[in-house]
Amino acid sequence: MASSAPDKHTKVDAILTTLASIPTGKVSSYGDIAKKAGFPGLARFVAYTLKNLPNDSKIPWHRVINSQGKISFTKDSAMYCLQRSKLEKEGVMLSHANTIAKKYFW
DNA sequence: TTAGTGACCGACT
DNA sequence: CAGTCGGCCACTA
Repeated sequence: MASSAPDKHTKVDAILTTLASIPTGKVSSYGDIAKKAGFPGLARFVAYTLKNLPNDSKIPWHRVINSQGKISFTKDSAMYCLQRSKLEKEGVMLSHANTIAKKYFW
């Protein structure tokens, strides 16, 4: 059947497309991305999708942070340093509290 | 099948 | 102001 119900692959594709739409030097939160992708409230789904992303993915996952303006990883995590380094390289500087200013929000 | 978890968010205390 | 709770969806045991 040609289906009217949206396949999960479609959701993932929509989210990845939205992520790829984020301009360089900007960041966005999970809930905001989910909303732009057409799935308001599915912030958890966005996080799960990124977690499943392959290392070769062209998705700028490092531009994705939580609504608090902070990186979702603990600063003791290797991914935290990696994401922070990528953000700074993109022109996004973090505050002393490891927080990203809202002016950087997309 | 039920229950628990997760790169989350908003509202309440 | 800071901490806590429930809710949203998908996946794993």
